Amino acid sequence: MGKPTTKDLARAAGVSLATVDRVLNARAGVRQVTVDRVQKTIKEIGFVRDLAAANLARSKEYRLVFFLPDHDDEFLDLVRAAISEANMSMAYERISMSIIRVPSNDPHRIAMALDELSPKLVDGVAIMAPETPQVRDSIARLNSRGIAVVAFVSNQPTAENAYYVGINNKAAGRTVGQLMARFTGERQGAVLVLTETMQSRDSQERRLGFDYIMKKYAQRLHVRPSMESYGDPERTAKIVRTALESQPDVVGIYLMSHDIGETMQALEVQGVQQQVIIGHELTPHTRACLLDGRIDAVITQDVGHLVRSSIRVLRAKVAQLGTVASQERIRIEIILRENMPEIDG
Amino acid sequence: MGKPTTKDLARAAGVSLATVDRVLNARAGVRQVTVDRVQKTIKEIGFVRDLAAANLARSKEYRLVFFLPDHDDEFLDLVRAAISEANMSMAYERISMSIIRVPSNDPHRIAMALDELSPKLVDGVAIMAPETPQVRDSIARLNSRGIAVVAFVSNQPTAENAYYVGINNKAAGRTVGQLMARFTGERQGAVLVLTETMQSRDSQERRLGFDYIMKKYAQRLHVRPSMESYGDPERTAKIVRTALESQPDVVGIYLMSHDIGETMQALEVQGVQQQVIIGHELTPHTRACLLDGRIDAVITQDVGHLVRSSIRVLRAKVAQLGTVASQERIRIEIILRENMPEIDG
DNA sequence: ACATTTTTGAGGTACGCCCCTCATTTATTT
DNA sequence: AAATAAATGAGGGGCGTACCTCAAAAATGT
Repeated sequence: MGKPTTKDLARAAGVSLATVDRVLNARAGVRQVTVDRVQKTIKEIGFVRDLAAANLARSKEYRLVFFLPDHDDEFLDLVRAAISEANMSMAYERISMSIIRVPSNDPHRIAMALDELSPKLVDGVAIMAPETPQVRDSIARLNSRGIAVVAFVSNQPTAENAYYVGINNKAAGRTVGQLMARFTGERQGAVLVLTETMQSRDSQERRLGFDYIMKKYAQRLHVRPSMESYGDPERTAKIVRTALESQPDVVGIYLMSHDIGETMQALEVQGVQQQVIIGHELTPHTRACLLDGRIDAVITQDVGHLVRSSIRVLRAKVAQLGTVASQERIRIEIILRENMPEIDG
Repeated sequence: MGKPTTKDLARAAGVSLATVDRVLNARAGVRQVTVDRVQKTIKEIGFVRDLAAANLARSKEYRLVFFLPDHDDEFLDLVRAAISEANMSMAYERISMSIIRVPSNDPHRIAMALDELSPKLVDGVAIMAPETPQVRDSIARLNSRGIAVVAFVSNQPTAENAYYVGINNKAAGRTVGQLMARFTGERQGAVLVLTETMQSRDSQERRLGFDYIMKKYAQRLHVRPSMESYGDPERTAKIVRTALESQPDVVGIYLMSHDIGETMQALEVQGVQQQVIIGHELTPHTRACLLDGRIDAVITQDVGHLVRSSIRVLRAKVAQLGTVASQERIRIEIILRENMPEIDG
């Protein structure tokens, strides 16, 4: 015979179906003794409630929301694509998701938008936003309203109950460091670090990890202070030009941002050749760069996995289930030309 | 209102529930015209059959079997662990799996064991076995008996309808090649390739990819013919000793098998130091080697992902559903000390 | 136009669970 | 011991689908 059902449970525990139901759904009106007895029986006979049937019965839907920055870059394009793909493929699991876009550098508006979410319309939120006190407080309020929260790509280490779905950025920085150390062989010279802004915790952690490894394994290289582009193409072009002109001995370049398109363009204008270039995120652009050798390696996180993992974790939180830790761990992937996954349809 | 149900479908198509049911479950007794009309309506109103409710109604269970080689190595340990983990976490999805172990180098017995599988007891099989005519024919018979099949880790390129869950081994070999080329810097000398057997297609493909890249990027290195250990510790020790003694200029070693424990031990006895060593599969042993620097890089495939992906593909085949291509693509992962994922519970 | 076959409709039961109502039993209080 | 409150049982309807039976309607052949 198959898995035990509520009926089996009731019989085994010597109570009625109604009582089993009360216990399973934590409804009032059951003596503690009885509750304990049922719980004990649950363990004894190995009863597992059939989530699918339960969801069907209560015609439950998991309504999830992704909070994403409102600017456009290739990484966010991938995220959005992954979300809409997941939306298709998880429809039959009664999970639907929508996207809300908020200005990434206005913590106040992010917080306001989060505060507007009602538990009547939303069961869980995945938040990709810089870590600020306002956002942290909003997350606390979401929790107290009973809305599940995960931090998406950008960690919110000070926010409680916000499970982080993303890579360990310090380890990512260390990984880039190790590759840089290896790929530059025995060469000596300078290493440039370019990023959009060092304000974000992610960048700081990547830099930290990178420096740690460079100091440990590649003292022959001089790592320059991070140069910030602030997402401004002109500024990018200028700082890249200045840096390369004033330092003829650059042997490696670390592009730290999610979107490295502009910076790569500025570098190409300057005609980089020998330098080892390592960037983040596998996008159409970095793919092309890897293929023709303009970039040597890309450190990335599987965007589809990020999205699906967020969804699974949120669903588990809402349904008060457990998750498979190993499945939810986001890997720091090293992509070379040789192990680059094909594009999918 | 929510998703359309069969009732909505029936109304929209102007037929009865019974007819909708016949069409949905491909039962006979419906005119082609009517079938087409219903199908068209399905698309128009975006009807998606509720898999959970369907499974509930037919109290369907997906009984899957993993066919694994019966020898013991760390890689198979991981596979078995992943299967039992999946067994726990997918119970509520009505999926259960068991393991059948067969002698890996007896194609006849493998084929016999496969032929014994009855569609009454098994819905799908994941097969990890060397590619032989016997196995290929058995797979064909499985298909005709209506049992879904995937090739697990070892590809079965000549077997039709056996979706391959695993990495592209040629690309894996190329990746190792690229890393070997990079990590050896400008050094010159020999590169050893050690494997259990070159009989298997996987090994051949890895070697092919490896050679391709070495020829292209590292002509300074001389890649030696593959040395086969046949899983024999004594033989392993002997060939390793001979190789290292007769060639003092070895700068790199590629360990090609799934389980590299013995070979590593033999190498350590010889006291390797400067060589770049690259192996396959992230196991407790290779983890330790990466950590203390005995190995420089590991090329691996996420075992949990392999197992879950096989399960999803088999389930989709059985239920005649589609899969999300990007989710099922197994990545060739490059693991260095810095991006090594933590062990999970 | 008739008989025959094929298609279609109507309706019921089941799957495992949720959620509600009402009667009955058991414990608690006075 | 009686009155009140709390706990439990019994039962029904529903979620969206599968699968079965039987009757009615439509298409087919002669």
